[in-house]
Amino acid sequence: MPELPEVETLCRQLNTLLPGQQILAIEILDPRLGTAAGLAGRTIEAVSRQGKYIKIGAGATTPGCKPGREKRRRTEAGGPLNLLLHLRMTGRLFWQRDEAPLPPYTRMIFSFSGGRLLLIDPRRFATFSPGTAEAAPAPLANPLEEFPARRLREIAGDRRLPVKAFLMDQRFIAGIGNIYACEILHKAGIDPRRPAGSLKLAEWRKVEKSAGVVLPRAVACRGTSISDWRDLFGMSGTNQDHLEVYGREGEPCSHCGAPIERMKMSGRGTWFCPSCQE
DNA sequence: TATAATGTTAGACT
DNA sequence: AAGTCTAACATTAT
Repeated sequence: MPELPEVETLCRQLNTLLPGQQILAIEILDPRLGTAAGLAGRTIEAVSRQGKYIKIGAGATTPGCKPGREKRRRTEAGGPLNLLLHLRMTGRLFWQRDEAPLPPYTRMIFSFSGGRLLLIDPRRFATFSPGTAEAAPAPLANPLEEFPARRLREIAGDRRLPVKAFLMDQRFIAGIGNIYACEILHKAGIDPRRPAGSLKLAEWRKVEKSAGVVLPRAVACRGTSISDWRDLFGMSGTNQDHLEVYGREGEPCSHCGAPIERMKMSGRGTWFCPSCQE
């Protein structure tokens, strides 16, 4: 469900609520998510996004730790932690101000003094790992800020991997998923089956430019709500109004009028215009 | 009832 | 070696 724009939306919203708040309790309702030992009592510092991961920085457990001892504490149990959360396909975060009934599929509850944060996840693919680790770094770590054509060409090298699979490969580029890969390539006029290494610099520039429109607009729209995506406050995003190919098989291409086609590529639905994506 | 779903990974195969 | 495909994870919606 969530790709970069959806995760970015959640992080921005979490940052308006959580920093400075102490975790009063954590309840894990789905044992696949692991254990919450040693998390209660910590204070949230900042929330950030790494690709599709949400990183919640949680301070050391012991209040009143003397300044000179900070360095040691960092390496001890009880030192600062990153709570790394990945929502995978159907994970959602939902902020509840009061103790209203839990929505179906609630898998984890973080309680704060002003409300509680719920992880809702029907398919139970979401992962939660508190620790000192960071998400695996990618050469293009944040396409929202930095997505230059030259770097894309360098990283693509002479790979024969289809350009769509390349854009979605988290080892190269962090955050792009199926919807936005389809949309970026359509706007750039590039066939998703093209080997990544076959794109010329001018074509990578089109990809850069398209991503520069598609991704920030999706963030501004608070994501794409085609089925169940909702933001932290339960609101739908509006980016579905801007989709030009994803899920639009048979509808006319916004650019040339030819009917949009759907095919399967590396196991994923792939929508494109057979006439103007070359 | 069969299929597909906004993600990732492992393993088998080419 | 690099890329493709399938299955797996668990569940819902059409």
